[in-house]
Amino acid sequence: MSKSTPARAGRPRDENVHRAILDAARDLIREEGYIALSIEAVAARAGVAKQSIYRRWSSKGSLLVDLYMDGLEAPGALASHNFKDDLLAVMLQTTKRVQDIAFANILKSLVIEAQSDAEMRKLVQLRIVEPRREAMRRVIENGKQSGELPGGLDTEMILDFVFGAVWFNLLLGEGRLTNKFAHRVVKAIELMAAREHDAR
Amino acid sequence: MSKSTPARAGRPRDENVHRAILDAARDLIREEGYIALSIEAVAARAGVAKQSIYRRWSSKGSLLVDLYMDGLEAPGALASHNFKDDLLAVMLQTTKRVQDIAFANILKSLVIEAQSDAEMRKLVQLRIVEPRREAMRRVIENGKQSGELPGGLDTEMILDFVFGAVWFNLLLGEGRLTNKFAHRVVKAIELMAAREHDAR
Amino acid sequence: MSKSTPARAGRPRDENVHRAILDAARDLIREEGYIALSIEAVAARAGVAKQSIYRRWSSKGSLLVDLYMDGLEAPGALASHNFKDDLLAVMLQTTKRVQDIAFANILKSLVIEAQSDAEMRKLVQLRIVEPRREAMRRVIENGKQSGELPGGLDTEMILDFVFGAVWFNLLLGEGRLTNKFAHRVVKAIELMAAREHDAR
Amino acid sequence: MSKSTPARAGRPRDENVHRAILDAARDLIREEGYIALSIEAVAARAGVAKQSIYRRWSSKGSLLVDLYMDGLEAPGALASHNFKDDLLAVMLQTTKRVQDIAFANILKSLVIEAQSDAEMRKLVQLRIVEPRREAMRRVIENGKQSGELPGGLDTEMILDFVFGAVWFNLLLGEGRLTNKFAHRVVKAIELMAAREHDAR
DNA sequence: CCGTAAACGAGACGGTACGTCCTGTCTTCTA
DNA sequence: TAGAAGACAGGACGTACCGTCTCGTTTACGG
Repeated sequence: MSKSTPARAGRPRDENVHRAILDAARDLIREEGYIALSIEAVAARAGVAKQSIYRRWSSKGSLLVDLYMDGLEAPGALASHNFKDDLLAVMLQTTKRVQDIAFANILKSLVIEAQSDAEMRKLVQLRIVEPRREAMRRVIENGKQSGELPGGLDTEMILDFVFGAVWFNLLLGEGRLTNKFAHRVVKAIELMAAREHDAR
Repeated sequence: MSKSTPARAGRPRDENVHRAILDAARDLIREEGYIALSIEAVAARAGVAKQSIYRRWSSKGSLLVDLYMDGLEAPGALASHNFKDDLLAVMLQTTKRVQDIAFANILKSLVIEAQSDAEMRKLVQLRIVEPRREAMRRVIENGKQSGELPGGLDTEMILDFVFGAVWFNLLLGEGRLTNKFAHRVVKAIELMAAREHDAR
Repeated sequence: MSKSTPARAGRPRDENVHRAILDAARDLIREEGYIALSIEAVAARAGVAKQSIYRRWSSKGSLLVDLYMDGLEAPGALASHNFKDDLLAVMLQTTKRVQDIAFANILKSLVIEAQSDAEMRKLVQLRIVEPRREAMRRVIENGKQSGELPGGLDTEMILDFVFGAVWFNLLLGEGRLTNKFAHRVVKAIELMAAREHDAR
Repeated sequence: MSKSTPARAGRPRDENVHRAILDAARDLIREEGYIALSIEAVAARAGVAKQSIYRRWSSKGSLLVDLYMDGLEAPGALASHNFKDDLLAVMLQTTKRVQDIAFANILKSLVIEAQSDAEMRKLVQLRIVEPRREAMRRVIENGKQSGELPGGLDTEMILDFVFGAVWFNLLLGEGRLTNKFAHRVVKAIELMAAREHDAR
């Protein structure tokens, strides 16, 4: 991998500052949630100038996106045994992440930010929502191909159902996003749509 | 429900003030969305003192709840022909209401308010979410009873799916909550879960 | 004297807040001079919201004008014995006031503010400079009338000389604005311009 | 004065940078006055790094001093005909310089800087104020010697009067520092203090 | 002709203050 | 007591400069 940054003029951004901001923001949002996440508070907690935050992120929302990404391992390839197991795997990836209250709060906050900023909504879609949907989409398409799911299924609608249930419980539920929830989702989908499948 | 307050002493609340506040709030949230809906702005627009708002509503959220209720006709009894038609009817009630951008914005705002106020979340659940779910719940139970839906179905999960899809599209979608969306939902549920049914 | 304020609507300005601001400002400017006199610092010291300052004064300069006026007794009528004594009296009024370092610093600050604000310059002229000049102007005109001063004298120029010397020493001198300075001024004017005068 | 720096190691200061800074500063202060004269703005306008300014001048004030000196021709020897003409000559030197709004603004700015920096006040005295006073002082002493002025005159006080009038009008007047002003000063002094003098 | 050392443009950095907006509470006068 | 009006303490906003710092690059001079 070659030098990607073409050596911009001037003093380079300090990586420690970057880290300090993300850490402070995560701590704050974990402890107090969205309301506590003022730029002022983040700066104070990180021991950093407000300007150093604005220099990196144009809005609270884009900071939140990076905060969500930070430390997020790659989605992980599917074991691809069968539809049901794959579906469960993707669901558990999601619920597991949200188990950490910091990430749950980040997601809630992203939705808030998206409400008054169309740009933000697109960004959330692109960086947060769509990657998860894409993983799930592959699972469903595989299921259709193998005959485990009926071919005529409206894939995008199923995605809306499943992720809708997740977001809905996150935003308006009572913290029910446990692993058990993932299992319930899988069972419900299975009962509704899955067909017996002869693997050979 | 009769007048519960036994004619307290002093000047009675002015009904016109009540109306002016709701109207101003609706106008503001229709035109500019959540950000513009400051108590200050509502008061100014309504030509009313801030105190007159705080006197009636303890928070922006509870004002929003009343604002959502305001002018909302009763759910309307089900025609109850069959599962599919009933489902569509309930869905269309929902999508139709959201067609008015003011109501869409109110719902979005309620979600925002709910994020930093547990009390609020309960109120939204009780007054906004649950009534819709209850209507839909009856539809599903009917379907189970008539054999149109498999008896083992996790009803609450189905509700999560359907309303999750609605909220998800409202909050993070691109204004796709058209009547066509309602039809897609119905068709997807039908394809997945509905069984052929001999109505007699 | 009748009610001068026509009972404006709303909560009246709190006189204590007014006082607290002026006191805080005077303390700050006495202790640290112009640089320390930020609106933020005044508000903090007065235990007052910044807005409460901005509500009363549109700029730091206009606050300073009021601060100079605050507690300033009326100029005091001239004893009017003769030119020399009257001149000395007016000079001593000026130097005495400036003896308090707070007032000296206020005057310096007013000059600073006036440099980047034409409106401010006019205000300083009108409220601070001109009243003093007017008192001195009368002294000089009296002197001309009584024959103690030559009639052809350019009064305004003399005023420029005398007050110029005061301001010059205030701004660029080394704190030499003692009573002795007042005496030197009087003696110099006397030696230059005053004529022997037969008081009867 | 010979080259005092013994050819230090490293890259020598760039004379063009020096010029660019002074030019940019003069342009800015001419066009917008003191407020616009931020180090940041000067650097940007000169196309120069902020550090290159701080390397040469320890404060905005010392830059302003150099800026005032820059392009200032030597005071010019007195023709020394008589007191009145000499006085007028010195006065006109002063008013002429101030005619250029850039220089007027520089002087105003120097006074501002001097208010919060005792070091600066001394520097202004030494480099700007005193040289002018010295020229004028010689004029007055000549006048005393030749008998055109009464010998008992407080020379320093006269200097305070004359230069005080100049500074006062510069800082708080309305741009009245015309040549006419110089003539008025001379006439006033003449009328007050000058005695008929037989030049032989 | 090569290494050392300062100058230079660029821009990051911790700070401080700015003037504005809104919050929820309060205090006045009028109805 | 309600209501219009608006003051109040407080907190955050996003911006502008301060004076210092750290980069990569350039330009002299002395070994």
